[in-house]
Amino acid sequence: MPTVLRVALPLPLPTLFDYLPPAVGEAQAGSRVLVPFGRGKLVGIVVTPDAEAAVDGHRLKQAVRLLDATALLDPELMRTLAWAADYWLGAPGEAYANALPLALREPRPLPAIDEEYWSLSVAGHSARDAGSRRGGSLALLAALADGPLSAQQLTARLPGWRAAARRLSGTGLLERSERPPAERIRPASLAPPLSAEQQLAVAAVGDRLGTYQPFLLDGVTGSGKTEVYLALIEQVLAQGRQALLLVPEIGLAPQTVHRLRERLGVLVEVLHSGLSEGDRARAWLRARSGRARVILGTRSAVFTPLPQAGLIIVDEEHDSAYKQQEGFRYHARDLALVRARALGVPVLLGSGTPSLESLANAESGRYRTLHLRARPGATRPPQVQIIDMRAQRLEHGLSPALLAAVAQTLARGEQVLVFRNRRGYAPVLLCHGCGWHAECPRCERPLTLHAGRRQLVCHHCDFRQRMPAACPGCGAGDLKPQGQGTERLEEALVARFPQVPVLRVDRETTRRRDSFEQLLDSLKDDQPAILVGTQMLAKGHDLPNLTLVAIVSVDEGLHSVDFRAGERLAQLVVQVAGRAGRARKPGLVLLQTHQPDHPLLRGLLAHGYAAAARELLAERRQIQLPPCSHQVLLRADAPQRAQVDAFLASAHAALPDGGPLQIAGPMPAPMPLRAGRHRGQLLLEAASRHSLHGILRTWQLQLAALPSARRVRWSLDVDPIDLY
DNA sequence: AGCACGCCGACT
DNA sequence: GTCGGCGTGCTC
Repeated sequence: MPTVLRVALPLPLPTLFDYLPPAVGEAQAGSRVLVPFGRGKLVGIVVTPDAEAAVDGHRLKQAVRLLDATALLDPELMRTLAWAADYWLGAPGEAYANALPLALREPRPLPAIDEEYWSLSVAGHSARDAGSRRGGSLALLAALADGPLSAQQLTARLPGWRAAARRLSGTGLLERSERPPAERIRPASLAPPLSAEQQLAVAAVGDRLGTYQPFLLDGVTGSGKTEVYLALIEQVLAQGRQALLLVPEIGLAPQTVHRLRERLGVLVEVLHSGLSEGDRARAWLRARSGRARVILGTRSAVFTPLPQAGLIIVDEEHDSAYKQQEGFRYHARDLALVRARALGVPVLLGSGTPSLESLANAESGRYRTLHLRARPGATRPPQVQIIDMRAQRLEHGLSPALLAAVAQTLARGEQVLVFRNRRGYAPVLLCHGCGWHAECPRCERPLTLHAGRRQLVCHHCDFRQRMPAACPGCGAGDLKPQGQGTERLEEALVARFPQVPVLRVDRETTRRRDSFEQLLDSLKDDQPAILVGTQMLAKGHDLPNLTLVAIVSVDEGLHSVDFRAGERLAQLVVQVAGRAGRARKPGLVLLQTHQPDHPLLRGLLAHGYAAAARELLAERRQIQLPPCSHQVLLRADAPQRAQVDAFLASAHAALPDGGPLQIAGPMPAPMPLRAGRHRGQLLLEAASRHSLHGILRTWQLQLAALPSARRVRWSLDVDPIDLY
């Protein structure tokens, strides 16, 4: 048997592929290699450089070309990726594909990682003085008149400068150069003195630098978590090591990047989906070279190489954005822990509302908990009150007590946030005459009325139709919007408080990437105003003059069939409440509900998140739900219900009888029809992760071989975070 | 996934 | 008589 390269290819297949070594070069584990595949060519990652061929010699093809003389992925990443593919039942090639920026999966040499600089040539200076150019060329010449600028700086100043640069460099007026960015800039701001709790946290983690130890940093918004991160990153940098900081979404990044750069004075690399592929690849490579000292990024940044790792931080660790919901379904927080262990560094999970998973680990002693209770900038935590909506005369869903509180707050010259997790005008359009309501033909769910556009929109599949003038059921014209979305609340609040600006923040009003920032900037002047919006408002900007947060309804979170709804509601309430009363003014949070005596709400109000979460965790333990058990969800959808049923029945039959497995289903998904496809699922549960994992790979292969599998789309979700 | 091969319905 | 539908199988 010949010695071959065993290669992972970017395909959703469970197998690796063997190739004869290329004519030139010595492949290593972690090198990229260009190989023939079918009728085309693919870039793969060498997993084993000297494997014994597993297929007949005549089927082997020779690799076209070795792309890396030295491994692009170091042994730690290789091991971690193999582990991740195994744990989340991903195809090995897909795990590698997720780890590498797209530009590095092309059969091209690695891009230079030095920053790109542009400057005027002598001719360029003359041209600038002569003033003969116009438009983009003129602007670019002017921008460079005072000295060279990096591509990054140019993009910030002159979006679309590249076209002009191409023109001008073609005629020799501009020169491109590459030089490494300045190593260390002088920090522009100094660390504020730390509180006693912050010092304790920094000391606890600092003591463990150089060893694996998970920490849960439990602190609400405004408790000074970021200062703890900064102090620890400083220590790590002083040791000549790198720090990786994960944030759930990039919206939170700009302020954080700014703060990191100001304070640390080192190259802070940002990695997120908004970056161009070229920039992404360069940032990734700068981390790999060790030049990038601090890497800040979203979910996929957890795959950044860290040759000199010192610390990994996962901010807002409870956030579900860390779980990839398509393709390779990994969880970045969990992967951060695996990497920290492999790298022998501490990992710090920060949150004011930790996930029950992390709390369970803290209780069992796997994590060490650090508390930040004080809110340094605020006098006291916001006061939370329940408004009983029962038997109240509601004005577009707003109770008299809520409206009175809004009026008082505005009268004091302060700002109000009205939170409602529903876009549009109303979630249902109902005929008062005959009971007809507008429904999505492809999802069989109510259509949301968007009054501004006079449209009915399905929020599940984006089906749209014009708002009917008369009831399609009975022909009469008594169509009544039921319930409230942000659009309706905006209208109601504008009518009620015409003297103050009402700003709506949701996906509709913030289509443009920067308009959210602009909107919030306009509130910085502290004038009285009302903000109406969805989840987008739950985190982010500091609005010092915002003192009232009104949550229009928490009832959905109390009724939901999803066992995590309570946890999510508690997290949401605390996060949104964190928007109220920074600076010196006390905050007030109002929760409207029809269930004022619900134990979760009562517990949350009386004893806070930690106690409510303990309660929820005890419930989970009692009924053996995650994190006190482990789940794997098989999802399937197809154009016909029968196809789904047939597949799930065969899938069920392929499982071993008895044993440690609990099987729920086959059953319809919580949304049995979506975008015209019928959906069903089979839920596997087990007390121990081990007993569950043992059978999964075999089962997965059996599923792929089922004839009925060809007629459905199916996927396995290990540790699903919602049952949709 | 992407692609080729292969066997049955309405069309130039 | 063909063009093309997607079911089936394979990719080192």
